[in-house]
Amino acid sequence: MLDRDFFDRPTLTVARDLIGCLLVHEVRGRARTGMIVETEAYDGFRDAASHAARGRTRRNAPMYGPPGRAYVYLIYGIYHCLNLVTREEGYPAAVLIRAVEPLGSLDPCSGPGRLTRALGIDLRHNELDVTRPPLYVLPRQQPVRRVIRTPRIGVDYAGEWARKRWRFVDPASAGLSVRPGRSR
DNA sequence: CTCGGGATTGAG
DNA sequence: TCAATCCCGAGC
Repeated sequence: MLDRDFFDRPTLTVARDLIGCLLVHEVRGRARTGMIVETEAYDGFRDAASHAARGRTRRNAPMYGPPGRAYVYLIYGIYHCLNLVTREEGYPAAVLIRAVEPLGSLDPCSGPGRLTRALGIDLRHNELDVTRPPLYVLPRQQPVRRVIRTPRIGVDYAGEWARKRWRFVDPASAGLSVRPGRSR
């Protein structure tokens, strides 16, 4: 499975390299698995789209923590978003997992809120080490098909930062949250 | 303490 | 187009 060194690299590199990898959550001895097909990078102190843009708070503290841990937060009171923390401790950065293609018996899911629901991920997983069970990532089993970059979704408020192409998708996947070509 | 908004989703 | 639903950050 992917180790700490994988996540201790530039955030855009990690976000790209995660496409095609398998996200696994073991629940009661059963693996819930999805192939990652869409990610977004949130990187550094100045990224206005990042929760870290206004400094460290209790919520975003995991982004400042060591690489290879989960940053999970509740959005709109309903959904959970899963991020995988990158870069060294003290530097706020993470990759949002936006969509996976379900493998095995995993319920259909597309989008950051639906994949966490299908995988059974919630606030209890915040700050969890994702380099070992029950929550971890497996390297690609097959060569990556293709990866394209687009602006990030839902961050129009972030000015110039919203226009950066920090979203990575496998355009061949049927499971994307937003089809390529749309950026708003 | 109150208050308002959000890295979303699904219904109409 | 809009509401669900609640944590969290800002401000008093």
